[in-house]
Amino acid sequence: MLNENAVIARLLAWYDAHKRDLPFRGTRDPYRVWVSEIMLQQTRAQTVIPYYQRFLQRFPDVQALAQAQEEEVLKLWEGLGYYSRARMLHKTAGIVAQNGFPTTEQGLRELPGIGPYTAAAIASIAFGQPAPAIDGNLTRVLARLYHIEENVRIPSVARQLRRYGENLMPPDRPGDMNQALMDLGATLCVPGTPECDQCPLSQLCVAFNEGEPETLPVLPDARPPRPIPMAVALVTHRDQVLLIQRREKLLHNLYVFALCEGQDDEASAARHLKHLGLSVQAGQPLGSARHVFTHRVWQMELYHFEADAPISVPHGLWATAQQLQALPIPTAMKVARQQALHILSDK
DNA sequence: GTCCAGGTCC
DNA sequence: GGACCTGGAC
Repeated sequence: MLNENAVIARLLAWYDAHKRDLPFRGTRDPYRVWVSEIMLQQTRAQTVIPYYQRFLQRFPDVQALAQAQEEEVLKLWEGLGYYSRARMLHKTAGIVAQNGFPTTEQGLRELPGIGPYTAAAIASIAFGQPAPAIDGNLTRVLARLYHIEENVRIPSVARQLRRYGENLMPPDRPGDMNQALMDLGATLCVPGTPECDQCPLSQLCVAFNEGEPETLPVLPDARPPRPIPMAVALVTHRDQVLLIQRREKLLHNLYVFALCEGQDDEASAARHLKHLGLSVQAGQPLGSARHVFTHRVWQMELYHFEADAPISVPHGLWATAQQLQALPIPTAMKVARQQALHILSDK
């Protein structure tokens, strides 16, 4: 079927000549590998680079991270998304600072925030274990290399993918092989139209030889996100604006403006603020914004309300412009935050 | 604007 | 199986 030894030899030679120069490459320090792999979950390498550099500068080792406040970790994560990654990274730092890093895939798998992919990535890169790190890139490359035409989410198919991956792990360079497969998936064996004419594996690739590598892998259809109307209230008093720290799972512990979920009109927003115990003047419309999550779309209408007094509200905080810059605030609030800074600067 | 990609937890 | 976020390509 597939000549594994030829794939390994060609791909490692290609990697040695063409590997991406990334700041988290060239280290086997398990802390650095761990931080980078958590950031790389669901996130492209180019996006991760500046976050990784700031994070390592502030938290150079696991002890530094373990001693931090969660809020500071979230602030450094601001804009990267999937904030439970940051919360679990911080939590897990406490465990690792006590016990040290597990050195096996199974041991790593027991830590919060480390799933099958990340356990294999750390085990192979930091500890030289022959574990294939099956992420989206590996899935695509393997599905094409082995011409897997079934839905790769079916458990039996996923297990087969893992076995194929294991067969491609050279005993001497498993970490490099994983990173070579990832780089191939990120640069040539891309979704859509792969650049097979430049690929070191095309001659060996079953999908290429069958003719339709661009149709693989077969993934289930994604569900469209559900639209949620939302009124966003920028409630100011003198040089401060009201922020609320979220207790919900979505954007947990991050700060947002007063949100009225389900309604986007001014009257609903005003009712919501009254319910919080606030006395406000009539709201001024500030335009709209949209933010897409995996499972929902916030369709936001923004309003400015002037409060008669800075009444304290549950989980609320009256923030100055300076605090607005210093607190962890999600990208969903980007437009609203700009508006808030503009309003506060006019005072 | 629209489409798409991308791991872990519960 | 659903919840969880954002940015890049087009």
